[in-house]
Amino acid sequence: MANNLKTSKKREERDFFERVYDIVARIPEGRVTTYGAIARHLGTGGSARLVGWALNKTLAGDRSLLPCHRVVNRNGELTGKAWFGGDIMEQLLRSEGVTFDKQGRVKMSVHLWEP
DNA sequence: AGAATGACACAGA
DNA sequence: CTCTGTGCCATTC
Repeated sequence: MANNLKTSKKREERDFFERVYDIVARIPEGRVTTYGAIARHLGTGGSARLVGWALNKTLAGDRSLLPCHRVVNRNGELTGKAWFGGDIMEQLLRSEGVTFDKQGRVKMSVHLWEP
């Protein structure tokens, strides 16, 4: 019997992460979004932390496919810069045309993008 | 099953 | 505008 009654319940990484993955992957070049904006579209609203946490998980899987460097906090600061190691995150954003203010923060008023 | 953690957000001072 | 404290929701041990 090749009938699988178990129907593989492997949807552990499906639900929350895939949604974050999908949105972040849709961020256009030269634009940035915030964790709160993503969380809001996920329906989790106040679970902005989960978004960052989700990236951490995806980071262990396919980080190259996920432009997480375009995801910043509400302050426009590159919180995940530490995860990239060095100023790679800033370099990437600048390379895409993202501008920073004197405080080293992304100009949210200019590059803020919402899903 | 409960406690602890986490790449934030928001409100108040 | 900046800083501090609290809450959110899901995952992990």
